Amino acid sequence: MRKKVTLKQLAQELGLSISTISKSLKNDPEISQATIDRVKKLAKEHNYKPNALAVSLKSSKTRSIGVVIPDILNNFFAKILLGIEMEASKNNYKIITVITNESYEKEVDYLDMLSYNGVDGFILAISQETQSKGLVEHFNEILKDDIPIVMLDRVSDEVYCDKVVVDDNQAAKSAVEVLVKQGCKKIGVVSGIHKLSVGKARLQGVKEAFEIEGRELHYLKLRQNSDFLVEISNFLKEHQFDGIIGLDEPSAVSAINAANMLGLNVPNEVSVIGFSNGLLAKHSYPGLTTVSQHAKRMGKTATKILIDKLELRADRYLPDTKYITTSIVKRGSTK
Amino acid sequence: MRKKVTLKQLAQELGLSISTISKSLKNDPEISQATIDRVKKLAKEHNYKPNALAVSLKSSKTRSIGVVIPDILNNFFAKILLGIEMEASKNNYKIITVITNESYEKEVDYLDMLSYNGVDGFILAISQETQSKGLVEHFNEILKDDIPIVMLDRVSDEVYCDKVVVDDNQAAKSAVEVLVKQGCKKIGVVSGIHKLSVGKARLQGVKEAFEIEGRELHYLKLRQNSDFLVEISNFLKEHQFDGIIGLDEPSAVSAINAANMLGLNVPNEVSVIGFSNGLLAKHSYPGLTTVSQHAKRMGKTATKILIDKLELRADRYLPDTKYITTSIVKRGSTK
DNA sequence: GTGAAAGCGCTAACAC
DNA sequence: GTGTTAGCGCTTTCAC
Repeated sequence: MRKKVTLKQLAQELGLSISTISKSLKNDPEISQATIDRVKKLAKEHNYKPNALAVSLKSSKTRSIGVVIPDILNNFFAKILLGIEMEASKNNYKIITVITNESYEKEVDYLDMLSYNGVDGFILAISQETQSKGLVEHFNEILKDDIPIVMLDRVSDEVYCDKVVVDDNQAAKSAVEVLVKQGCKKIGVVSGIHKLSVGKARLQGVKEAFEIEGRELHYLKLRQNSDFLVEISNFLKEHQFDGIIGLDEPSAVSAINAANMLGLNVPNEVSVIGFSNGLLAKHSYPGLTTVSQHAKRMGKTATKILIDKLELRADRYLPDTKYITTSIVKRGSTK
Repeated sequence: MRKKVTLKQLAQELGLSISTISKSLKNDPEISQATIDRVKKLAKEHNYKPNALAVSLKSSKTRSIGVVIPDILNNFFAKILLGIEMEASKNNYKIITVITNESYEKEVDYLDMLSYNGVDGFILAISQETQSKGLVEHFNEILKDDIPIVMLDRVSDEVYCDKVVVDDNQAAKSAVEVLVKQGCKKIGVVSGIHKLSVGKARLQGVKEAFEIEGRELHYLKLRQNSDFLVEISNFLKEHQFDGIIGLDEPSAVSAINAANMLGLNVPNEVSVIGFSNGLLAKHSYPGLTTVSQHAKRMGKTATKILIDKLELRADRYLPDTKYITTSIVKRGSTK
């Protein structure tokens, strides 16, 4: 660590006591203005900064937030992290980032490690494995110790904490609407995230929208290691869709590519809409019309909520779930 | 922070002194085995974990690494971060991540903040602004305070520290070779990263390879906010290339898309090769043949080097620059 | 074999 | 107004 000037040294140089220095730097009215000025001048000269470790040990506050991300290669989570980092640093908080790689075990270990390493609170998105197993005890342990958690995107009803989520059901309905409005007769649904809560919510939204219109659901689950392009092109050939909804970004982009491969014009013969406004959506050809979830804003919002709680500005309020509204970003994959 | 069992409490329960407890947990030979066993048993029962803050204050070591990333939405850096996180957590280090968003000012602020907040060392990639201004004083300040730095990918010759880089010059030459081998007669070069050290090194590599073969260089700089698709398709139409090298992932993928847009078959009429094996390369149509830089491995390597230094395993060694070898990932954009 | 005491750098209650 | 002291939880030297 950086060798620092301490209160002790300042005290010695000025022939004052440590506590006088400490108080002066805090503008304590007990101290004379003259002394305060002298102390501050010297402190500035020496570029004095309090030792964060000592302050933390004393106060049991570290001004650091544990951020638990399932998959940083996912652009959505990268954006969320960016939002978190921006808001945290604005408020002078550090973030300690861990990546669970969708593993339950790592999630448990990391939560334990960070909670014992003194983060003031957590912002987290539940890992895929944890979600499919439905385990939540490790979260509740943390909450029991009075360490606040804000859950992001992938949440659990069985944990009583603040949450920031997308209204995926609603978002899915608006995606259906886009395709319906341009006159699609037969719409196929593809998903690479059928195991995730968000994947289920989106599918549910599509189903509900389809039921109202009396449409039949054609649904293709893409397994992790399968060849999306092949699977989707078979699906397309079999059903002759004129519209495809991809419940995640990779599957939607793969749908565009599959159509290209089959020589089908997008959007004239097949329209495609997806979720997440990431790199893939921007760089597909044609560009993907997509439901933007405003990931950066989600990260910022979660951070704001957590910091409010930490600084006791919101202590008395009950846990709340904040819905981030989505918006449609139009690109070339729809008319 | 989590309310923890302390040595004091264990001492009280067992009627021993704090120092005896502390020594017992460290298997100090001064302590009788019987006592050690009793202490350890109780510690386990109470799930005792030492207070990291107190240990750090005492030892001036925090077991944390400051990670400074210019742009987390760039898949390359996300992969690097993943590698860093994996290696750090394996060695029981935490990482504190900050994102400079390519800004010099943020970089300076963050370095200062983290160095005063007690990170043991830094892993960083220089921001674009810092690189184009050529400023390095803030790095040297840190080094002067004996805080080690490992620079990743975007490095500076004027800073005397360990570095992990790709041999971009060599990588560019092998990219050229791929196109030459498949018989491309006229190759165009496009770049969205002409301001970065890596962009320059790649361009230099291409130039050198072209000179040897007596080829003429056709080079298109893409500005940040320009429409890549339009620019590249004009470039293609004007010069009738049968091969394109994109010096970064987005520009290479845009080249594929531009060719598609012009109705040119990739790879039969135009072959395309790029750099970075990220999401875009995988999900373009056809898939992008690319120079993989093994970003994850770069992150791991940098972390290993730093931790070795921190644990004094390598103290006497001089700063070293490690070159990570690249490899070509073949996909559909070349024959 | 065990314990007392000092000290890491800071804060805050309490003297003087 | 300024200083003394205790204490956050730990490690480590030195007594006993």
